[in-house]
Amino acid sequence: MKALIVEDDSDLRRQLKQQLEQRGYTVEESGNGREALYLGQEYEYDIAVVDIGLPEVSGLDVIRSWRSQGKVVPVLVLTARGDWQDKVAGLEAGADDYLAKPFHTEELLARLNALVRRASGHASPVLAFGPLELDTSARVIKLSGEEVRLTSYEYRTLEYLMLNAGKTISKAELTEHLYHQDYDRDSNVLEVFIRRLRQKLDPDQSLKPITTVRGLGYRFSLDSADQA
Amino acid sequence: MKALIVEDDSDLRRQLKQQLEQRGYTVEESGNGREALYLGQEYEYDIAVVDIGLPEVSGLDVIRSWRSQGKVVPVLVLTARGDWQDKVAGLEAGADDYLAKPFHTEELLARLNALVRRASGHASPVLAFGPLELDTSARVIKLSGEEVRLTSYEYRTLEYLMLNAGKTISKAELTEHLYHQDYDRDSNVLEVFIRRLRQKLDPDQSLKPITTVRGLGYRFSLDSADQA
DNA sequence: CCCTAGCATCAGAGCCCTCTGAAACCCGGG
DNA sequence: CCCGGGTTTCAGAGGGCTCTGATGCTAGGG
Repeated sequence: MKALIVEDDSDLRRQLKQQLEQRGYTVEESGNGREALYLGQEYEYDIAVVDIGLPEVSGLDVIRSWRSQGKVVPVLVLTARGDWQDKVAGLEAGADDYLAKPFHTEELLARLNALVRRASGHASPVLAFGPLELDTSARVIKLSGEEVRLTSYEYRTLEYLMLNAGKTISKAELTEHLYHQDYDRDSNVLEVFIRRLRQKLDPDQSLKPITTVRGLGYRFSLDSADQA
Repeated sequence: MKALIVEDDSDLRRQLKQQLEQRGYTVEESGNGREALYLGQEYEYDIAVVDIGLPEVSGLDVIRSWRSQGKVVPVLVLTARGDWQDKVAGLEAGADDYLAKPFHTEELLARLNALVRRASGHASPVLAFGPLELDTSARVIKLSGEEVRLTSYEYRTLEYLMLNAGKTISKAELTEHLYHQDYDRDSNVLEVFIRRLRQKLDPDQSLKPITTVRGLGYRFSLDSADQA
């Protein structure tokens, strides 16, 4: 999952970045509205956190501009104080949720997760495919009830595939969503992670949850249906 | 399906090419308007992606020129930033759709697919001919509800035939749309693929979905009508 | 009835994509 | 400073896909 943080207070920004990264997001940050505008136009994020009170170009302008360009990235606005009007303005500008500015990181994370889930069309935080369960809020995978220990990238790869279960996802799309924009394309990291996932998720080669579609990419699918 | 990408930013161009190829298109690319003009005149594409902001001959000129020569290839224009006027200009020049330039690759792909479908006169991404179903968005063929596993070229061949169901397609036209322009013509690859398709689609020789029209080419047809 | 052009079929060669295991690297913690 | 888990690279193996060329078949014209 790729997140963009737009916040002029550099301390808070760094702190958020760190928190989100610990949480498994790939984070890019910006301290001013002008740059944020550009970034949102140029790159694709799964979630954006935007402070309303930015110098120069305000957060509202940033969101409005994105929206007017058809950008559908879920946006959570941070409002200074518990300012009632800012919240409304933010939502009207096209934000999806808001949080008043002294906040608990936990709550921010919970809301971000909810937004990401909603954007991918899944209401419930838990996706179950047969014996495989994905809990996006807990960032946990279970196989027949047993937790499977995955590393950060293993998890992200699987999460993206599961959120798009049934669809064939090209390797280009996967890397684009897992890594920063400047990632070296000709590498086979992905294949390595796919291999690890297959090993961990399906030790006896019976489920075959991840199918290779030669020349196109990978597809997550299991017989039983998505119960989200 | 054959696509032409006209874009002067070589990074973006390469990236698009890669993405489209992974999606199963045969891609040719050009970095300038003059060459694009020529290519569009000389060859037949199923879809063209044209950046408006080209040096020398602009994207608008390219499109206008194609149109004045009666070329009906579906064109999607890329406009820099959310530039309202460029969009209108593009459409007036004869483009069929537009996308503001920082865009989501997935959205571009979705739109291209829609254009290609529309151009072939089909509204829905799923074409059904009796027990045979073609889902162009998922790139999947089903026979009586069962997925038929096709390789990349098998699929492309069948897709082109099905999108032109009822029409007799010459072998020249088929190779032209499936392969790059410099493809060696005297080969019997096509016949080999037709053979494999007939095997896979019609194991008991009862449907006969692909007819040979001696001296002319092949035709996809089934008794029941197109339900798209 | 034969002859020829066009098409069908087949098996194998070659290539490209993917997989795999091991080793190197990197970074944070002890 | 070393250690260890995580990530990435590398190189070779493996296997599937595509293409070729030979050969057999069929339709249609003379």
